Amino acid sequence: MPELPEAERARALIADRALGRRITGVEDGDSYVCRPHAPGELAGALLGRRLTSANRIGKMLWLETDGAGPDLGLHLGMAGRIAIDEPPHALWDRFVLTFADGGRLALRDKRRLGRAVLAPDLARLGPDAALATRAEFRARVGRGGGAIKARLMDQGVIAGVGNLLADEILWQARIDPRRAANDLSEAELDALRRAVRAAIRHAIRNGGAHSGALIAHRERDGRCPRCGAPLSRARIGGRTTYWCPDEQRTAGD
DNA sequence: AGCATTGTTTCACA
DNA sequence: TTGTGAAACAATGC
Repeated sequence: MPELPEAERARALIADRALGRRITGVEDGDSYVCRPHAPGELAGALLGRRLTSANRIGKMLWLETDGAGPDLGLHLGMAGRIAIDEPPHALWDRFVLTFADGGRLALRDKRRLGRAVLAPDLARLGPDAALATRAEFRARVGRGGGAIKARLMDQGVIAGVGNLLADEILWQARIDPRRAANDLSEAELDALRRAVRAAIRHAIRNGGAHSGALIAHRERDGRCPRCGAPLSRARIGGRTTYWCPDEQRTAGD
């Protein structure tokens, strides 16, 4: 499920339900999810502490604790979610904090591409996709000769946009995903930024990146929700991409 | 059986 | 230097 909207929901859930509770147990035995840490390393850093804040840039979450310990970074990967005070799932709870009050916070992940890591490296992320200023967005997203869709999904450029959101955003902005990033006019980049913000807001409100209008149609009837034209499909930026060949502009204004 | 997948990283290659 | 495609990672669903 996870793109920025899902990560934001997870952050809000943690902020609402997990802060202030004392950590009395840490299950960090999944050495793939907790890589590069050895089993027990996260426990050593977290036991006895309380979570004091839940933060996010793009898809990356990090939790601060009281005392001087490192932050706890959490990433939902391809299929993860945060489960708080839910009955344990023996198979899919890949990393778990248990609290003094008997409750628990689990990184529940069917696949195992989620991550729990100490002192996450945030320096490699661009500004959060919903917070980038207009000037930042123009400068960062509008650079380079690669496809605009690949640019939008590059977490080092702006953080938070994944495959579904990228298709939805470009469809909303009526821009062809194959356009070179540096071919977009400033007006188009500004429109793109507005579409990014709108799509994220909409997805957070409506339950996730899955709630986009284009997404619902892409494999349902394969037609553009606005004009009914058959959607095009191709691999762009390494991911399957859908767009409307009639409405999404191939060339600048 | 085979293929695809809301993510990230690394590597070969142009 | 920049960009791209593929593979690896893991596990599930169609």
